[in-house]
Amino acid sequence: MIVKLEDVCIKGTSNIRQKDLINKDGKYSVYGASGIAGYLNSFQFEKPYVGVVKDGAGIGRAMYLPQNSSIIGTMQALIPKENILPKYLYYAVSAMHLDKYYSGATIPHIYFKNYKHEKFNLVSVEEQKQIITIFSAIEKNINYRNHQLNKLNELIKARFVEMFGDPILNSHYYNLVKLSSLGTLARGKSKHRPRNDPQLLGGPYPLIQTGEIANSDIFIKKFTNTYSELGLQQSKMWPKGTLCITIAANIAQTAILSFDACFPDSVVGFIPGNCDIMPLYLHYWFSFFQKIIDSQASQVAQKNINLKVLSNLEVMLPPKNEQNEFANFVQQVDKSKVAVQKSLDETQKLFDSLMQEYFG
DNA sequence: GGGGAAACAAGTGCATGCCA
DNA sequence: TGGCATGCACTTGTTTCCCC
Repeated sequence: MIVKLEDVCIKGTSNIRQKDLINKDGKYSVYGASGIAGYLNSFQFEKPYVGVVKDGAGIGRAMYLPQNSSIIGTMQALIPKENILPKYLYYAVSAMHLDKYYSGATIPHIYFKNYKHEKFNLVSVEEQKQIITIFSAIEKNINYRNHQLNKLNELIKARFVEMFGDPILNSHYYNLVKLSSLGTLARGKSKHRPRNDPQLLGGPYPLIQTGEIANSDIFIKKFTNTYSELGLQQSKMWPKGTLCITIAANIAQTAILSFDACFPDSVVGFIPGNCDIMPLYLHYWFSFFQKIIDSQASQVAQKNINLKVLSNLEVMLPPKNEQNEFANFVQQVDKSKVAVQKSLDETQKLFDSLMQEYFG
């Protein structure tokens, strides 16, 4: 039976503000766009319901919220009527992609009156239970895969400390060598003004920017922008294997090029010289120092560090065979991560296609 | 319900100074 | 004198929060 959203739920609102919340001494949870926002000693909703983010970040996202809880004013509550199970309502609303109903000049907002006419297929309670079981199982699998990825990342860092000791204290007393003497260290180039001149873009040469480095795991495997021949002429191509280090906005985030690419002057490239340093080792070494370097960055409108700061960093230098052993370990773990990520992507695809099948 | 201020993030613009 | 390195200011978009 096809029903409208307004046929199966009633709207619930809240005037609770962030400042009204108390710490964990409160008995009942209050939910915001990012999950639990705080606690109170009273609650608004005594049965499970659906929360919808109605403005700002994550607008339109649906959340299944437990009984005896509340929402803050930036959330909308959809309280299920007798003929629908709360979890089924949650999946139905999730499939509606409510963000398409946004309005507002500077900040997007959505309102119940604009999406209450959304239709979906309401089945018997028994069938609702079966569908909930299927989706719950897939969601559990997705959460497990994400958990696995986090654990694999922790494993690599733990192995680094196990092999090389505490990198902050240099507890294994390795030689300390200035980064600039370990290889070529130089800023990327973007000479042309304006830098975003359309003539520079759209060619065959990959262009990497700070966000792509910050969002990469170990290797930069994809890119969104490219340089044209003209773009390449005013920039510089760095070889595969270059360690990219951000020096503006994101500070000291690193990732390794898995293809030849250009980058602007907000990124510094490091290519190992003849001495015994591996980019993969250096990438993880930086991960321990990132917060320290970041805290030392100058900041007026935007954080910056210069080439001199990076050049003078003293890197602890374990023997090459130990670095190789660590690199092999990382590559083995990375194979597992690729497999888990592939499984995660496939599971997410299955979830999306089933949502489309049942609620589309 | 309707709207926006404030803070933050990330990329771009450009003045300044150094150096070959 | 032009190319380049540096770093602050600016622009644009995102996120959080709150006011009327």
